[in-house]
Amino acid sequence: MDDQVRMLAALSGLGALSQPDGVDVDSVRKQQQLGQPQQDIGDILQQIMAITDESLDEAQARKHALNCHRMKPALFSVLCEIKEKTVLSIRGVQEEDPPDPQIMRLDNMLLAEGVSGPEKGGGSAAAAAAAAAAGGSPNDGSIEHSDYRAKLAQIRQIYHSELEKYEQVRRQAGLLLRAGEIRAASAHPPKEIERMVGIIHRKFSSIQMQLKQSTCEAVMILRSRFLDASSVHISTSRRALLKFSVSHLSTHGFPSESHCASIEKCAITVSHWLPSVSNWFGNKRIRYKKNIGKFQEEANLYAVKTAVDAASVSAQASQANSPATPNSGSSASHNLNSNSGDLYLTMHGLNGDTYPSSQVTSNLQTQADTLHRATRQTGGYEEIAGNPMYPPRRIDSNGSWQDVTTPSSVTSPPGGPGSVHSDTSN
DNA sequence: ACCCATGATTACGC
DNA sequence: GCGTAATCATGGGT
Repeated sequence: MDDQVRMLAALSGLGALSQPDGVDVDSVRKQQQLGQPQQDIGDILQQIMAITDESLDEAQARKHALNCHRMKPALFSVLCEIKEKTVLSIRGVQEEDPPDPQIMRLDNMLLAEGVSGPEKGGGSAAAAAAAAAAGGSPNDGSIEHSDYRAKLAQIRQIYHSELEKYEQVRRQAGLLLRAGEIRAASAHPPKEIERMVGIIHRKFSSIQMQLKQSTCEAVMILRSRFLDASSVHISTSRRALLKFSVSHLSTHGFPSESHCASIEKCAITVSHWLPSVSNWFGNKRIRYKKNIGKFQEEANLYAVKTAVDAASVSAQASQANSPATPNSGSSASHNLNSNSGDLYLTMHGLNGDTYPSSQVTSNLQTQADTLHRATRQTGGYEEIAGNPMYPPRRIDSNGSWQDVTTPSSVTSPPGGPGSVHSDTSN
């Protein structure tokens, strides 16, 4: 309804001529209430409607005439705004892209560890197991337990904080993109716009994955520090070796190059170290795979629960919002108009680019670094934290390091969702 | 005694 | 030769 009023205002030249981006809706209403004829507007609308029935040549001529009309800029502005709203509502549905499998795995793991979703006993149970396995006095155990919980809570807090920042920037970028797409539609070819939007979406996905992967690594390293004593029936020397191995664990279920170098510095030959550790890594990968279905199920249950909760909340919200006052829309609409104007300026301030790629993504890029810095405080993380994108590596027959294609089972950090089982927890 | 976690071994496919 | 899957052996917990 307000859109129609605003269009009338724009077409009548009220406000639109004096305020190209703002329409005085109240003046229009007053005009309508006073019964002032809108003959000029009616003519233009008739012409627009008639164009569809005319031949191409006739339509072209008519289009040229309309383009030269004094009200064309105002009309175009209002149409853009209407289209923007339409795109927003359509996008809201269409943007439900199928989830990335790797992000799903990371989500499952974060859920299993109690980092995402509701705070659960996973970490506490792990800490209790660690305390028990440490074989220390009950007092020692409780200290380790609380320490573990504190650090896990710290990771959890950082993760949610960074995730919130990410979502905030993503929402902002989404608005910028939509507004930019509409306003740039006349200046850029559609394919070019599509390509740029795709680049930005990929960038966001990458940053999101980096954030989640870093959090997973932090949790796994934390757990390794508290659970390594639970390894049973292995010799003390081998346990020490494995402890050393785990504390320098690289991502993807493979040891890192620096890990190998560090071990050699300790005068432990690779040939001595490799059998145990390769078995260890091998078992981790296999048992993680075996357990992934279980955690998928758990994650699905949680997803259903979350969806139900969200639905109930949204139902309540819509009930609360339904008796909106007639005028509330016009003021909101006006605000939107001025905001989109600001956004437009923001976008064009970025190297003349219509899209906020450099600014937004560079801000986001710092989030993973923030997490890295914070997780280092949990200890034992510095060897791998800065390299979430480490390619999986293995030692070839010559003892040199090779990049390998990430196995499907180890695209998540070692431990993965299977980490609830102690096999993948240390 | 049973269960569970985990390292090690073996067979198999690529 | 390497990774994976199945299986065995072992030891701690209940």
